[in-house]
Amino acid sequence: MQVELFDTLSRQKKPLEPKDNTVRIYHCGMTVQSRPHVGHLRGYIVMDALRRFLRFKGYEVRLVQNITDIDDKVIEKSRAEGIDWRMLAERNTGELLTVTDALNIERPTVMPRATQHIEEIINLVSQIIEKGHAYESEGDVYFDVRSYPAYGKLSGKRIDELESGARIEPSENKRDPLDFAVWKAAKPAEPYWYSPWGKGRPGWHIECSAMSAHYLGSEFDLHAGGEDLVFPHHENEIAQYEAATGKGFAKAWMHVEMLNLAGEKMSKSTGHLVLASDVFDKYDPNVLRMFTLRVHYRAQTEYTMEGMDEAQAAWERITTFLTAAESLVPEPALASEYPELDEVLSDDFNTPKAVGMVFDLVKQGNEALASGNKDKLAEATAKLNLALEILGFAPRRDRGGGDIQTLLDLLVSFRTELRKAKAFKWADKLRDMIQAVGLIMEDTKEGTRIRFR
RNA sequence: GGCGGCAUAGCCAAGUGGUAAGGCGGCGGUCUGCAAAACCGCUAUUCCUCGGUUCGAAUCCGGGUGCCGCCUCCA
Repeated sequence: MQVELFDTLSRQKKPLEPKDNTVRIYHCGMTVQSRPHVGHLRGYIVMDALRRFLRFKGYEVRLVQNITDIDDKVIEKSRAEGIDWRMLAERNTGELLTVTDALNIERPTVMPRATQHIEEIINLVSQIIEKGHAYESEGDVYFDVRSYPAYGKLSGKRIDELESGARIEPSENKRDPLDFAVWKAAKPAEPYWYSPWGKGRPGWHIECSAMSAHYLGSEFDLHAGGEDLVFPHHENEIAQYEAATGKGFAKAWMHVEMLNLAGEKMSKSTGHLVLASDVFDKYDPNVLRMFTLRVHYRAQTEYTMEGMDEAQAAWERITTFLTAAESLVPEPALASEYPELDEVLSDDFNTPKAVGMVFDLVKQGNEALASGNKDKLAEATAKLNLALEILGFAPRRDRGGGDIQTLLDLLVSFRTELRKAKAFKWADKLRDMIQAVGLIMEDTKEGTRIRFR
């Protein structure tokens, strides 16, 4: 099954056709000026699932995910806190990795930092100047937007229409208000690197052009990021790379829609957001993955407590089934193929449909469980395990190890004794106490069992 | 002002020409000491609205209304 994704540039679904067996992907990561929020996580979860799916399809995936660790805001915020800008960047990077690790998001193949690629950035800036598409001015270097006719091809904007927009930042050093900085002269006490244009730092946008080219070359397969990056960030990335080299940049563009809060996009600048770390105080990481993947990546959606609670209930339906299935089929099998799932994910990565199929499997599994059909149960479980693996869910398989298991068994037999003795008051008291620490005790035909929430 | 997207049950959400997936919630039933879980049944004759195309439209076209995003740092 040929994988197709909606490409922002051509505005249609486009087959993914890597030149060899490796799919080269650049995913715009964070500018580590502040702590990660759940909006960031949406993109990371989608990309993680896509990567797993592509690997299932037999591809190698080279995923480059940048950390932009120097820019105006990084400097500004570190000053506000009175700490070194590198400390701020490191702290936020660390937190990002902590939350993505917790979410079972695989680390990218490379996670390049802007500050470690200054040489590549300077070379790219030099090339743009040589080609006559950028100019130096008082130590700044600006991209000359009007010199590059294709400018606007990704976002569908036209220069003259942008010009009439009222919110363009003017600068004395720019020839045209639309021009953007590819290199910025350092003001006193700002961090800097030596360059042909004096002490300075990269402009925002250039690091992504330079690092993607460095790790993936020209015409790599997919460039991904949040919808809000289409303009100007990705538009500028294309302009810089193509103007400098004359070669094509990314072959296809994938944009993940915004996660809104109270009807509005989450935003760092206004503080209108939910921190990633706050989610894990209340929810299992799989719940956020469920919440994310049950909506198509190109649809805006709303982050709400109700939505998360629903996702939690949905996730529990899966884990409850898995726990119950284990009692009959202890060895969790893994299907090797699942064409129907392949089909829906190949069609613009329709994870909501895939999630629907997961629940169909749970249904089939539960039916098999109710009727005692072991073969049917084994088949449903094997497919379910494959689907969960592809989507990146990580149900807890361990029961807490030997000592804990012994203790749990003890509690189960204690309740069994109490019920046998018709001491229901005490049996129920025990169940309530267990539940208070997050374990569910259930009486089934096969006896009492304990499951984790 | 310019560009783009979306409107499907109480809620979330698939479906892009052939007669409405799935989840949550709710109601009834089975099972149970009671629960929980699970299973069975029910829960949108209809897809914002008005026109049009078609044998046939939630799906295509046009007009309205409403919401969101981008045009400024943002995933």
